[in-house]
Amino acid sequence: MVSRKEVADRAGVSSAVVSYVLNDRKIVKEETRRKVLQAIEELGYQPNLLARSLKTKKTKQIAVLVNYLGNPFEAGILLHLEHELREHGYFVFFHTYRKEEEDQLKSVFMGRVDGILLLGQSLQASTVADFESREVPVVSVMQPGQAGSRIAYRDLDWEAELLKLIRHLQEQGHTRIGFMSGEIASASHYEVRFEGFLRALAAAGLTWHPEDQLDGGGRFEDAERALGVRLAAGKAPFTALVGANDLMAAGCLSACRGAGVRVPEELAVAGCENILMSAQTDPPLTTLHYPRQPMATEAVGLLLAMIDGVQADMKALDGELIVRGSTVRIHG
Amino acid sequence: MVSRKEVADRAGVSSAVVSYVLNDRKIVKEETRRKVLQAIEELGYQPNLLARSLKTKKTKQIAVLVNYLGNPFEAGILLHLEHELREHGYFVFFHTYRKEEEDQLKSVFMGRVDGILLLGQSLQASTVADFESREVPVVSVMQPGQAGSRIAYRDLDWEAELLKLIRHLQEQGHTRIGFMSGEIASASHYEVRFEGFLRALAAAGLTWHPEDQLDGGGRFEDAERALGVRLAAGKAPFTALVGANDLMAAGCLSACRGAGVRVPEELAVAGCENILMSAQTDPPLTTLHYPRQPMATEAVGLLLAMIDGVQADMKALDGELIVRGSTVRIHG
DNA sequence: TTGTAAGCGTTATCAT
DNA sequence: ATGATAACGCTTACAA
Repeated sequence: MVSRKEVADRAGVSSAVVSYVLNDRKIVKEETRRKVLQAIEELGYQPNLLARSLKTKKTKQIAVLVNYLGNPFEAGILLHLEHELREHGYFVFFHTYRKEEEDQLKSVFMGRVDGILLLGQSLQASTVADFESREVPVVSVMQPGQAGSRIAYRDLDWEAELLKLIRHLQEQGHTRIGFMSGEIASASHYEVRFEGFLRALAAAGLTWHPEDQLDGGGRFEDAERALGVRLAAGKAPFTALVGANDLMAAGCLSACRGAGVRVPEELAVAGCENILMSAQTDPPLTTLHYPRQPMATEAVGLLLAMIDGVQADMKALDGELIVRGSTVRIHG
Repeated sequence: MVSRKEVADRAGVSSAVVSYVLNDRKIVKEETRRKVLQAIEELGYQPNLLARSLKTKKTKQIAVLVNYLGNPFEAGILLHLEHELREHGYFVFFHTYRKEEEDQLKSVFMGRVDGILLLGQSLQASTVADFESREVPVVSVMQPGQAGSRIAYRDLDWEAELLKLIRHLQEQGHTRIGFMSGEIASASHYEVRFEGFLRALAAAGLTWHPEDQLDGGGRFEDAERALGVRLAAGKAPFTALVGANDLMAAGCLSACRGAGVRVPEELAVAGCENILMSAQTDPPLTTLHYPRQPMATEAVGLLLAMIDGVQADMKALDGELIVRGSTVRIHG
């Protein structure tokens, strides 16, 4: 690999001058500057970013930890995160990991990134503390579950949003509503939605029956299976079911179809997020729209502020209820 | 940041010994080994990977360049790529970029990765040549279009696969079949599918009408709009339409619904890839299944071999035709 | 305006 | 079995 020294030799200057040129210091005489640039060109020289970062302690890299790339909702947020960060001169990369590999993260990211964005992942408090003690700020795009309660985040106010949905279901005559969350055991952002749901349910004056909670694992297939098992065992005790995300809600639709349960007549189904697929299902899915782009902008703004040493503050974004055929009978 | 030197001091040894311990050299006396490990523990020391890579010239990192994360098909492949690479001790990260930013890639990746995987991206020949001259092998998961013809890849044999689909459509009585590709102008992997389609069409004895090609931009929304415009302008001249991917085919279904065109009676629609959504659309989508996991395994194997200096070879994988309601009338 | 040289945190060679 | 020490490619005082 061609290094700074070779460029310097060819240009007939010292290696420092090459650095000056590369870092756009105005002090270099125009003529030498040209000589250096020409040498760089001729040799096809590329600065070694590892070496640079080692020296400057700045990588201009941000890691985005993703839970499940197969969820198109999260993929959509990624797009916006990346765009936003690029605008600020950062290089973004995505990474997924499993709980068991969490400790590897510390060693893998240490020194390699200026900050970390969490997307549907929740790190252990100790891991976050570790990063922060090493000046690597961590921001979560959605509120992590209990385990990650110390992490700065941006999210919707789920109680308020789900209340909109519950009110809508009430208007349709439903009084008993079930909820499908994802991976109940592992504190995830679905847990936050579930808790918001419980508070909203109480606010709407409805009672919660613990047996109305289903575990859809966050994914289409798991959700389909989970509801399928319930339906096979007899009629569901609830008349409406809310999925913590659209992917699971869509899985529920599929389960209903499989079990011969008519939607929305026998069971109303709704989701959260409003993914592309939701308008295409049969029937189309009623859902809470999650504003991806504003969310990404907010989260990135927060992270960059923290990199600059600013304290994190609180702020909730607004969602929107989108009513479709999975909760209301379409006439005609 | 706590460094090797501090660990050495606390353990009462030299920094070299710390390296020996960290790199699991058997030569260290058990007692000193323990002292060093304890010092590491107490100080919460993490090796600086930048420094290590700078010295060893190995990063154990692989970059995956992604075209469009919003496509669940590509997201699914990513999952498998990551799993596969992790098994081999590599750290994977994903990155997306636009054509205009291609030259930035060289500087950004140079020295930071041991290899590059392309997923639906096609780099300019010069960029690839540049990486390879610097010993950074590049492998594409799907065959890139013309522009990237020098890149090693793994893909389906599209002519063979699409012939299965065309035969199926012929059995349903279709003789004129349209094709929707994505971003015709920019040589992408969709171009490869289109060319395969043309060859398959000829092999099936059907004639191709250039006006039967649509540009669906690779995405659901663009596809919906493209076919929508056609249908608004009058009846399509073809009775069956094949999308270069399922996302576009699903967009076509939506366009048909919007235009009051019955599927499959008035227009049969089929896609490629078999994404999750395809079984959920109304009607469900006939498609060519793309085996993601075997694909990922193959591509990773090829890349790792090239990192080890082995020459790339050729090999095509097998897909599978999945017939659903968008091409055949379901009875009952 | 340019050159010298120290240092970033490692690994690896060579002594000891 | 362990310790000095020279790289790796870069930035940056400081000196010239």
